[in-house]
Amino acid sequence: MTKNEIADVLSEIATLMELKGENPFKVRAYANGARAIEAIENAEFASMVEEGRLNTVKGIGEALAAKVAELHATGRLAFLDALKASIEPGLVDMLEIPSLGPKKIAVLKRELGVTSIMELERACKEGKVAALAGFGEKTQEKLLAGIRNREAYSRRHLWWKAVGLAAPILHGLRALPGVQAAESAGSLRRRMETVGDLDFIVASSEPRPIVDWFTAIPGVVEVTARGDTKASVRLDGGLQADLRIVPADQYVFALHHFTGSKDHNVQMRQRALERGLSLSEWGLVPASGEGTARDKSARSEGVRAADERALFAALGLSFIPPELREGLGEIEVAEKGELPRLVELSDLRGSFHNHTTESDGRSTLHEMAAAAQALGWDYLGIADHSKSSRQANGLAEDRLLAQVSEIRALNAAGTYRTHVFTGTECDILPDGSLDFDDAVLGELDYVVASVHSAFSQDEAAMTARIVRAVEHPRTTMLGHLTGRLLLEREAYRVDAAKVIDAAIANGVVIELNANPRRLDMDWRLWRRAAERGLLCSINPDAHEANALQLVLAGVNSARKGWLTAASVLNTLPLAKMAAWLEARRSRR
DNA sequence: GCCGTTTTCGGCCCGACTGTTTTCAGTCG
Repeated sequence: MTKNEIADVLSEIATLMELKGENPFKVRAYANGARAIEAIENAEFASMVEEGRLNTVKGIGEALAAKVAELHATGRLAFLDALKASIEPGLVDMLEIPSLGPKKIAVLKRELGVTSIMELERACKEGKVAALAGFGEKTQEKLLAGIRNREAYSRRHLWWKAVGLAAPILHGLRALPGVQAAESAGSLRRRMETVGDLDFIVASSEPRPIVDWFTAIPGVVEVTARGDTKASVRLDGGLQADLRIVPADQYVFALHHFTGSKDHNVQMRQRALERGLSLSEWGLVPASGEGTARDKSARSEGVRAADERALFAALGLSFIPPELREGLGEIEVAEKGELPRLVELSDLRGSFHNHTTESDGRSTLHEMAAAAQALGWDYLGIADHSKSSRQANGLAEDRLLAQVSEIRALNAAGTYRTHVFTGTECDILPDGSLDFDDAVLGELDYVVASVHSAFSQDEAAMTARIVRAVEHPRTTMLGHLTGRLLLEREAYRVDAAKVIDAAIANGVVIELNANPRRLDMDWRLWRRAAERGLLCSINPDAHEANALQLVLAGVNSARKGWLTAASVLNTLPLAKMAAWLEARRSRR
């Protein structure tokens, strides 16, 4: 078992013990142990376990060292198995409901015998929960709302997760005999931040074996529909996947149709009608004709398109990338041939919002730098949490300045081709001031300012708070504007327009946090903001080395926001980037 | 369960917020 997997097991033990009402300090010892393990370098970890030196690490005593050794050697832990067996699995699920923690869950179980979310929902609806001591009407309503949200959220899935499921299916489809072309369509192809289901479009004249293969792929838990040319399955994890197989001459039209969006398609069909043509998933044919494009004879009179570029050209448009097909004016701009060259993953030369084991990351400074170098990046910015983020092991001044020295030494030694910039993810305190004083911030190459506390301030207070931080002369960029966690947690209330105005006025960059759960600031706000001069930084918010690759999700959102490389700060090569930061520093 | 310029027991990180209270408990980050 790997280091991080073992750390996850210790965290799981902490959660389970908490549910059992164990001594909270004992619980914390497991949580601390998990963090201590994460902070060890991978190579060092293995030798420590094998040589029995693990208990020399602060936070790991005899008991934890023995459990880690068992996990490392066997991949199993008898203690965990026994613990799991003693707890109803439904109780663990209940922890996902906001405002419900181990204590309340224990009361619900003891007083009402509730051991699952379903039972909790029933008890709430019967008004039994509000009657409990320590609970009340508001709590009961809040729990019901939490359960409802959970159901609504579970209908969609993060793009990142969905693409991970879709990629092997697409690969498999393309490898089948008789498959002339295959592509995923829908919101996955449009790179939406969340995806409702997977759509696969396949060109083939032999659909039967393709349907057979699709309905038997690993991970299918249910076949919900199965016909001659299409099939639907539900995958492990709840995601539905649809397959459509069409003749080759229809493929481009089907692909375009099922890629959507609905708004884009409506406008495209309208445009076709204005030209005496009818556009559908079957083809592009003269609108006056009797038959629809569904008939083979009618299709033969229609426009032939070898690819989507030809389809758009047939309607007098330049190619519209799937990311832009949201019906937000892309057709008008494509008509003029003025669509921008959207930023691409290969344009990125580095990134700025990254953590290490100094705060709550799982990889050391060296591991992060090595990973950035492996990606071919010119530079990597380290921005660990500041002292007020205690839950994230935030750095106080002394640790931050020590880290700055370490990074300077690393750069001077030339260990990595990737230059490391010194920064901080500095908490924006509830009053809008920053967590470090100006002198300390002045030691850094840059400052990412982010909100991590007092989320429930009203919109006016939150907006004023963030604007104040943006106006701070040492702020380089604003981290995750709204704090939202997709499918999990609502954004905090903030007037984005006012913050954007302030950022533009003060030459402050706003981050596009590329963590697939955040994608914050939202792509819908970027086009107009960038036109007005706002600069974007696509930041992975990486908490481990391989998470630097999350920038891909950020690039997706940037493209949906019509951003070009010129609007994305971290496309600058090293020399220009260093000069930009220096100019920014000397202005303040 | 861990730790010790307090050393084998007794403390362990904490502030804000919410809803439930009438002085506080639970949750969250």
